[in-house]
Formats: sequence, structure tokens, C-alpha cells
Amino acid sequence: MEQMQAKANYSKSTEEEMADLRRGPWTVEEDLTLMNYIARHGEGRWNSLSRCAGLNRTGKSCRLRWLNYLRPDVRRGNITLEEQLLILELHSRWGNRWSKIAQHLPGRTDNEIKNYWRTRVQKHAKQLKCDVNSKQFKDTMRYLWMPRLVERIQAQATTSGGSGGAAVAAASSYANSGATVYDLNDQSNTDFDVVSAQVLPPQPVYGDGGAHMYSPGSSSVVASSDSFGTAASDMTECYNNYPVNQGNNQDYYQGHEYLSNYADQSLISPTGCFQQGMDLSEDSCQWMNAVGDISDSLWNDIDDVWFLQH
DNA sequence: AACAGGCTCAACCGCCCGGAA
DNA sequence: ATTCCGGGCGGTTGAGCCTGT
Repeated sequence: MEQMQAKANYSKSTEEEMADLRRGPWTVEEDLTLMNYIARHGEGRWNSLSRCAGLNRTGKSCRLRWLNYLRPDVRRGNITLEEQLLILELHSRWGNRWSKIAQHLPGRTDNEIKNYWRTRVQKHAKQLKCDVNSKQFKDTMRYLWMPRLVERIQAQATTSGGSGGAAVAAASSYANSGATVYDLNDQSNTDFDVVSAQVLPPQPVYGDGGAHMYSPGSSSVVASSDSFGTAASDMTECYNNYPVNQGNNQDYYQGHEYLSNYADQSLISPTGCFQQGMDLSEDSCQWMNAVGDISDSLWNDIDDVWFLQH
């Protein structure tokens, strides 16, 4: 509780000073109040909701807390390989449209995806000493990183034989058959258990050490901090780390458009890319050659091992 | 064990947009 | 036509945690 009080010592805006609105981390009581109120009255009209619920918070704060944390279908834990792949692809398509990207990653919030991008992808760009928006880096992502991800997903599919690997099997079969492309947002897709996703309890962890300490998303409790570590790269472990909606969303990816398209384009490996005669500029090719020299170790583990070695 | 630096992510900020008054 | 307000979005911050030395 002291931690929360200390963390709440933000400077207040004039408006909030006048209204003496609370800021900083949410307490258990506030969470419960908000959840109960929304369960009874629904969401929306956040400012009046905050007042009516007796929450001494801004409407924005309530909305953010609900959308990013308390919503029953919020999915937490490690970003899976499939999700990484989707994020990279969708970001290359739409740029920093985090909410739009998040719409295609069920249960993930724009905030989470944004954080992933900033902490992981931008870091890699920085370590490669190029701008994250440069053509060089984009080409590296598209022709080395993403194909490598597909490889890893497929590798896991063959070794695990579990449901997580179904994504790639489905991707391949979809590619070969030209079968249905599922829309991630189509909740009529029976592969996704919408009902259970909605009724599962919210994420906050209320540790029961007698003092009912509240852990608002503490990475040490809710999700492994090693979100991209080698351990986390194992899909089984990844999914095991999901306390909420575990496994539900795996099926989502089984027929996902991107994986399907990706396999369809034979972008299975970097080599394949080049053999396909991709549209690479001379500069990009030189860059690729340079990166390619170290790509084996680099793409062997996307989670920084190569970077650490160098 | 202690310290420093890096990393993560919840929460906030400021801007913008659309609809209602 | 203008103003106000609710809501959404992308960017930023900073406390706590993790990891290496």
C-alpha cells in the first residue's frame, strides 16, 4: 500500500486539484467498485460513470483502467510468436496505429502492443544502429525477422505436436487449399470461445498473504518478465503463463489471414524470400548481406541473444 | 551483499475528432 | 457557426523489478 501511495505522488493538474481527484495506481476497492458498476450499468459516459460509481477519478482514468486491465477478456502474459508476427506485419501495414493493430490481437490492448514495440522492436533497431522507420530496418524485419518467426512457429508445431503448433499447420493447409480466411473480429468464428472469454474473471491478482496485498499487474506475478526469453519462446510455456483465457486465442490464429498469406507467398525462410525475387533495392541487398552474415545467430533467437553476444 | 543500469508496463498527458447543445 | 464535452489515440513518464558486476 505504501508503494501505491508513493507511486500516487504525481503532480496534479489544476482541474484535478479543484476536484481533488485521485491519481496513480488503482486500489482493490476502486477496481471492485468500477467492475461492479459496469456489471450493473454497462460502460460508456465515463465521467458520469465515475461520479455515479463514487469513484474519485477522471472518466479517462476509469476508461483506461477498464479497457487495459479490468475487462474480462483482457489477455495478459507473454506475447506469442504468432502475435509477434502479427504485430510486425500489421505495423508494417499501418504504422503506429496501435488500437487498430490491437483489434487483430484478441485480448491484447493497444497499450500492451505499444509497449512491446517500444521495448523490443525499437530496441533492436537501436542496436542495429538504424532507425526503426528506415527501409533497412523494415526490410530486415520483413525478409529476415518475420520469415524466421514463421520458421520458429513451424518448428514448434512439429516438435510440440500440441495445439499451439496448429497455427502453422493450419497456415500451410490454408495456403495449399485456399480455404477460408478467418476474420479475427468475426465472433461467429466458432474456433474462438467468445463466451468463456467474456465470463472469465478479470486479471488483477489479489494475493492472499493475510494482508490481501494487491498486485496491479506486477510482472513478477502476472507474467514472466522474460517475455521474450528463450523460455518464453516456447509456446507451451507461453500459453501456460496466461492466467486468463488460456489457450482460447490459440485457435484464433489457426486460420488467420496473415499466416495463411504468409505461407502462401512462400516466405518460409529468408532464403526463400530472395529466391522469390523480392523487390529489394541495392542498398537493401547490401544491408541484407551484412546482416545475413550474422543472421543465423541473430534470428536463431529473436529475444536478444545475438545482440547480447555482440 | 550491494550497487548500477536496463527493462517493463500501468498510468498519465495532450491532442484531436465527432456529436450535441 | 460556435462552443462544449465525451471519448479515443499516440506519446511519455516513472516506480518497481530484474540482471549483471
